[in-house]
Amino acid sequence: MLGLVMRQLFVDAFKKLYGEEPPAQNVSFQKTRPEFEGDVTIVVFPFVKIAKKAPDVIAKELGEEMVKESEYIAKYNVVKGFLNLLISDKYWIGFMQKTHLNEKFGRKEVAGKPVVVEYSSPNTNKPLHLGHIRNNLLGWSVSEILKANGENVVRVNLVNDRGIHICKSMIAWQKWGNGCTPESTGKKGDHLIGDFYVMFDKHFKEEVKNLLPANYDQLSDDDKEKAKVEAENASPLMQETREMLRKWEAGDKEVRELWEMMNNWVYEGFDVTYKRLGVSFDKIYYESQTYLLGKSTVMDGLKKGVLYQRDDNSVWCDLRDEGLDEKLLLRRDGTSVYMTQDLGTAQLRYDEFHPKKLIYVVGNEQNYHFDVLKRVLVRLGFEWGNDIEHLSYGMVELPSGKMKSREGTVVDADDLMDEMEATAKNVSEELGKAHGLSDEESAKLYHMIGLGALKYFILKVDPKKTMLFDPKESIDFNGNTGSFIQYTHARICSVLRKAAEANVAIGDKVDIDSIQPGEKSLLTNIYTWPSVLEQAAINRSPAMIANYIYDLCKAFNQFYQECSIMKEPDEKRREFRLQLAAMTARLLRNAGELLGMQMPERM
RNA sequence: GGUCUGGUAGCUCAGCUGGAUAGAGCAACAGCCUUCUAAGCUGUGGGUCUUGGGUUCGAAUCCCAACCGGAUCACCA
Repeated sequence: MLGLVMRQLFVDAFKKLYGEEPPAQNVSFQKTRPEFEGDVTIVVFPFVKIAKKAPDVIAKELGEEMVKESEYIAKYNVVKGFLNLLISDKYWIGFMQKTHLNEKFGRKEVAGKPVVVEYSSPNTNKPLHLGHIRNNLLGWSVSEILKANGENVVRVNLVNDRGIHICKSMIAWQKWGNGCTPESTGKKGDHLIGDFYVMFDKHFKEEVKNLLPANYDQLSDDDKEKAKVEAENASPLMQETREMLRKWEAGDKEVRELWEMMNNWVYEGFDVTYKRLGVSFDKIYYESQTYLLGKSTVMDGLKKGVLYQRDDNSVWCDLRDEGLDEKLLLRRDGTSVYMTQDLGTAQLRYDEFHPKKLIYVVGNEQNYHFDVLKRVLVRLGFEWGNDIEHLSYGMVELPSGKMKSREGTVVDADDLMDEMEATAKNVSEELGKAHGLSDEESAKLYHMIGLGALKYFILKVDPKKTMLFDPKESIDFNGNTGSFIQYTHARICSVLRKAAEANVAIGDKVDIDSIQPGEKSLLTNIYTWPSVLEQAAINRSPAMIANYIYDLCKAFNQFYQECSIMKEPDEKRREFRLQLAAMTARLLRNAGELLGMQMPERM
């Protein structure tokens, strides 16, 4: 809003003074640094050639002209080539009047073709861990951000429910499970299955070790590798597992029943975790229902001559002319690989929604995969392959290094949430903030705080970057944390409660004619929200939202410290400050929602 | 080795399409609760923005190279 008005004003002034339009790309506005007076700064260096005058002279002339022409510019000053403009209080008050009650400030109406966002995409052989948490939070949050920007978002999940890894858990359960169930063990289904997966791996390793040749240690690296592969193939456990997969694919009744039962345990477990994390989906795809679809497309491509077949019958796509490699699409035995399945699911999804964009929230280790996927689709004649966007996020590392399931260093999602909530409880009790709440209320509050801290901690870093998850730091509730955000909200609510108790009415009308410094930095902060939201959507970056609310909260806390609200003697100013506080709280809820964070009224 | 990606304070991170003296939090130290929630506020110290070139009025930001990390290049998913 301000940007456009200012731009026009500047262009007009410039034309009038120098008889020429300034090059549009050089006209940029930025926030004035706090050490100078003003709100908006224009850099005039790029215009010295056109104006043929010294930078400070140009700045002065432009400033003079702009102040004269607009009632919204109160004054200006020039420092070197920087023209600082002070926006009049009248403008800010007008903005405040217009927006302070708007719950949806900055949001746009949803319209247009759908945008499909896939995220989570779990395997059904183990419970969710920290890596999945980043994925889920990102997928959820980016969806919310896009929705807030008017996109018609459809959230989908693709469950990898079939394959050799599932069979491993099944074999282990058959052998050593003694018919146990989540009920009989009191374990969450996904954890129970995960345990059997680990159990399989342990026994399998043991077998392989015993099958290695006696002289294994003396072999060369190449031979070692060979011997290992041989041993793995010879392992009875592995053979049984492969046999089970074959039976599964053949539709063997017994295997399918076992598979269904165990997968359902997992889904029940996942549901609990998803619910607690606060994420959900509009549609869930199962790979077992879609994995065959890719095959026919590949066969079509083969017929059309876009793909080719080798002597061993395997099918490939040659992408070498695009700087990539050859990619296998069907194994020599005719079974499908990951890529084949993804070709199928992409088509299914496209046919169902005809979206303008298909966004996949998947870790950056699969960058190459998606690069290939898009190109193969386009080659097969699906132009919309170009509408696929891989929202590629960085890995989560621990202070000890990478998470490795085999070394037991994975951080389990359920455990982590338990811990966050428990810490929220401890801290609240230590600070003596928990009194007066029922058990149910306090449990809800600890959930809000614990999960809020976790979400903020993860979402505040740029999705593209590898992030370090330090448990000690994640559980700290001071400084740049989710708790700080929530605390600020609770503080505002507390003031508003006090006002209500004192029967101080807060009207709709903003009735004030000047703004004080402490008030202004808060207000100008709020003012930038719509552009932040827009940028966050363009960049698919919840981090931009998180950084924004942090600044907003800092601005509020400074205001709170500097300006007494309820003790303000001037009634109109007191009301204005209450309006400002209420507006901040609204915005915190509005923005917090985009990160999946709830805002407590007291804490 | 090919491709992609990153390197900012002791640690974790901001820094938008180039703009003023590079910012926060944590950690350290020093202040502020008879006053709206101290999970807060204020201040101090801490930097060759990995290095070297280039582009220009101006570079943490753009380009090239080197060094160091990470990912990927499976008839795994």
